[in-house]
Amino acid sequence: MKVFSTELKAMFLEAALKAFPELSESELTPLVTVEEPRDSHHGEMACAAPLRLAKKLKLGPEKCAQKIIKSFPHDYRINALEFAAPGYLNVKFSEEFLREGLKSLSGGFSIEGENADTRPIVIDYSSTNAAKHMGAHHILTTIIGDSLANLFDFFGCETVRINHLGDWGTQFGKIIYALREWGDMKEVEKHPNDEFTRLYVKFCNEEEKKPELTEEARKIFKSMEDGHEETLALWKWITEESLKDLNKIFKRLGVEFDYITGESFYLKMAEEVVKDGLKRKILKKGEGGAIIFPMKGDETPALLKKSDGATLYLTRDVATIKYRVETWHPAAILYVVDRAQALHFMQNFAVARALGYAPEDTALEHTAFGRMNFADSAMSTRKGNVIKLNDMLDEAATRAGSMAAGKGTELPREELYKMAEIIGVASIKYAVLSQDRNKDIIFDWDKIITLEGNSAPYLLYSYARAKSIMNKALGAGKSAGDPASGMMSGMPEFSEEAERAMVRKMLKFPEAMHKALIERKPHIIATALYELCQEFNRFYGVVPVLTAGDESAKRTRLGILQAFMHQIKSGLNILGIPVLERM
RNA sequence: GAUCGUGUAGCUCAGUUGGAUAGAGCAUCAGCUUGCGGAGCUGAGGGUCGCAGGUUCGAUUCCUACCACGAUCACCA
Repeated sequence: MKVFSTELKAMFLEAALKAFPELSESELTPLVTVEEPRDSHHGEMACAAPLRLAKKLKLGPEKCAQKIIKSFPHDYRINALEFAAPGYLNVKFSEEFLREGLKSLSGGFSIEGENADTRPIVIDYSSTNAAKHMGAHHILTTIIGDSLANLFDFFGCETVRINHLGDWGTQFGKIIYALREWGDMKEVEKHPNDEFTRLYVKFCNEEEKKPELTEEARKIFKSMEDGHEETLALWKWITEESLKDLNKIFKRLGVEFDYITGESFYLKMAEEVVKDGLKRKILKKGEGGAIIFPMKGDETPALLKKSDGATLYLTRDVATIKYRVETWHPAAILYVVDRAQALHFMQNFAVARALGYAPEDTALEHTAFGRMNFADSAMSTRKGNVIKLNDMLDEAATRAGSMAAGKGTELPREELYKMAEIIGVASIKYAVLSQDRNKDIIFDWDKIITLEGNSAPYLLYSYARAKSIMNKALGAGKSAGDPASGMMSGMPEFSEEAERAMVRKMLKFPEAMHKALIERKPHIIATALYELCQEFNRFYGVVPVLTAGDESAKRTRLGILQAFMHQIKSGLNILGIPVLERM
């Protein structure tokens, strides 16, 4: 189906153009907006254009509204266009729209006609450091990025999912030093990232006592940059071992990448970027022989080469932009990275634009998110008290399992473990994705694994309830395949207000998906899914399905269940959460 | 000090980009199962939308100043 508000807006614009020929399309477009009224008995949609036109034209809002009504195109989906003070045009869906909408939705859920740009979207997410285990806070970039990529996929955009692995930099000098001094290769092979992390932490502790170690590590890193073979072989082995561990977590999270390309891939290109910039006098020499890009005004200049000649994170990132633009010609490159790096990306984008590596019509976006704060301890790898992502997932699964047992799950014991893992991971994902990414998230076990209210289990439970009815309606024999996939036969007929309420809610679901896409904010989908489930549970309590009075009512209600399940399934799928048939 | 972000019910959060009576969950209190899965549903109480001005028909939303918290501010990534 299509996003109705997009169509409605076009209709209002068409009417406004006819009604007010003295105004141009570019003047009218920003005035004609479509919104959802707060109070549902005003209608399903509303247009506040009369208010804005009244201001611009110094004409009464009601007069403006009447002129729009007069030239509004006839559409069977709209019951009546009503003026309401102080200056709204309220739109109510017609019964026919509800019936036809339900019939269509019961056959499946998809959205068309919103993706005009066929160029791919590059999404850079997760992008953790090699040779460290993933900390709990790495869940943010990994899950938000994955979800956004899923969302673009859903809208038919080609996506390029990249994990820009941190496999280069001074910290490898530290780890290599520590590995040579205190390391054990066999321990590494058993559990790579735990051992690398232990070594790194040990180095940092020793470094505080003996500051000269910092210089040692820097020398080792410099020898890597200079191409010292033995050191590079060791470095390569470290990253390969580390990736084995990381892949296990990605699998557990259900996250996949098209490319896991480390920073080291861009080393030569980074050197060329600096040469190119110097040649064209866009980059300059700074203090101590470092290479800088002067930012406008008195902002801190961007540093592209250290005084010792080594490239930096920023240099490699500029080269990365150049490479990605040349390789994919994307419509946008999204960086799903902690907001703490805002300055870095501002500099990164400024340098790339100045050097002409990214054309104007390729958007460079820092899709930033807030911090994850733990209720008790602050997280820092250096201090060694970081909470491991794996441990967090374990804890979530354990809690979900005991919660399910306490609630009296339907599942046999042997399936409980499997389900607890799914619900645990889903709960954490949902906790992250249901909140506006701009805001800091407070991590508290009791809040995250709550199985009530706006949570993954609530949504999963709602789905399982619907599924249960569906299975009974179709008979045990047919439940093997996917019985909820076919479109209902015949036109639905509504007999209860709760049925219409459900369909209205479902017809508006695409709006949320579209808005989430535009704003790159998965929480908008989460909120919509939650509201959908609330509406469903209300419906469930009021309207019997299996024991419905006549066959027509039963067919309509089963159609509502089908449509509901399709939407929940695809919405949760975008959030990276699988549905459960039973729980 | 500068820049960016956040501040909404006791707690955790939404709030349709300037609109109609600011909404959910948790917690508290009161109800709903001979019933398709009670991990559910219904209702009540609970608000100076950080503070003070400004812009206009109208501000939680935009502007300015201030307060609080957090992040960042060239040789880490």
